[in-house]
Amino acid sequence: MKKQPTREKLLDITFDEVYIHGYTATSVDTILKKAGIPKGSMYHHFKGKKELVLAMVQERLFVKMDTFFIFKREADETVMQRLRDTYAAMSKNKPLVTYGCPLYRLMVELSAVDREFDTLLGGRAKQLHQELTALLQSGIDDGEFTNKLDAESFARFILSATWGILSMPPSLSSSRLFLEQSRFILENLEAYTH
Amino acid sequence: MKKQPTREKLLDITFDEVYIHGYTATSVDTILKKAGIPKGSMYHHFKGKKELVLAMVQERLFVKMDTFFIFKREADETVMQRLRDTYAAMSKNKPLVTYGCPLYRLMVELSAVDREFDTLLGGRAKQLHQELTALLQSGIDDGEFTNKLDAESFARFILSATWGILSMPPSLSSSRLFLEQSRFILENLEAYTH
DNA sequence: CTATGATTAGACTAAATGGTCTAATGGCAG
DNA sequence: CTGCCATTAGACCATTTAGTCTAATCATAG
Repeated sequence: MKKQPTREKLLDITFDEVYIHGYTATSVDTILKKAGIPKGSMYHHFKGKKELVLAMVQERLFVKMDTFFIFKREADETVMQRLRDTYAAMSKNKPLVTYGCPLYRLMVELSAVDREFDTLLGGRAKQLHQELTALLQSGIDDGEFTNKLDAESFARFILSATWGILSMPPSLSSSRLFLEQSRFILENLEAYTH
Repeated sequence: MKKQPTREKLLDITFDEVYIHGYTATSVDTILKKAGIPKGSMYHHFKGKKELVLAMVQERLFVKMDTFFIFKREADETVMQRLRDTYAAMSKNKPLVTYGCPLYRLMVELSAVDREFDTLLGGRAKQLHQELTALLQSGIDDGEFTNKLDAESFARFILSATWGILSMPPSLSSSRLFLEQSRFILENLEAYTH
């Protein structure tokens, strides 16, 4: 395993730690120890803990999100197919199903309490909402869905419901249960197909 | 305002602080300062921070949950009516809509990381699931719903979706948006009515 | 009133936290 | 090879953390 540049390694370990333990419960020293990187080195690259985590969010967490929240259609795909696929892919993602969505978890911990995190994380949530709204709207425009479907509010529903399902405690979650529940969302949407 | 017994006052303040800031980010000293209670006094009543919060969960958080998750029907009520009512009542609960469900928030923070909290909080989640399953099942038995409805798994869906909707960041939540989204859950269930 | 146990009071402690600082090292342009 | 800047290294620091301890006070049973 080739030696990663300090900064990259720090971001990786920070993601792992913050994902499981949360922002507050993750100490700088723990990250440093796990990464095998001395303090000065970290404080050379980042102003402090908060800046490290903010960078991690943008360069790791957001990137990881793109691998399972995929709301862009292939040319020949229906919206229903896209969403079914998205859920199928998510259900195969062990850490996602076990520990929940990293974006949502961090929002729950920090949004009410820190403006910068709220802006960054909430901004991304809004962006996902826009993407999903656009997907649903395109389905309406194509005639896949009735125009009784309110794309914007159903998109909001899909997102928060999915986050809720994903972020149940490990002891109550499994790939099977995730799929079982996600099917209700799809079923609900299907009622709007022509 | 008559002076509350120390123990009760501590539980109240602890609920407020942990609800907003989470377990880890809440310090014993902060609670003590806000409550105007000296340390020795607290350590006389509780072995430590964890025990204080565990007691708070059982004596405050669980009790508060009972005021908005009400899955017991009145004699003349349909299941749909009961749920509609539950959502209507929740939407009027400002802190609930703004900061989310205190049980769910604490589960998200601690379940993956602390066995005792996982057992306590997860246990309550299971109980809620059972109550809701029983409610839906009674609706099937009464002929309100088709027997195509899988009470247990739909109950799970209702719970996690509701938690997801409730626990969106304050900047993305409002009473209006909560109701808008909860309506999709009800709509989905309604499809199973005769 | 008084003796006794429960409670209050808060100074104190050890460990952990995030953060600073200076000296050593490494890589590379000239 | 040399000089220079970026990086590494980790000892050190102030603050906060949860938790302890002993003395004072309070409530009340006798």
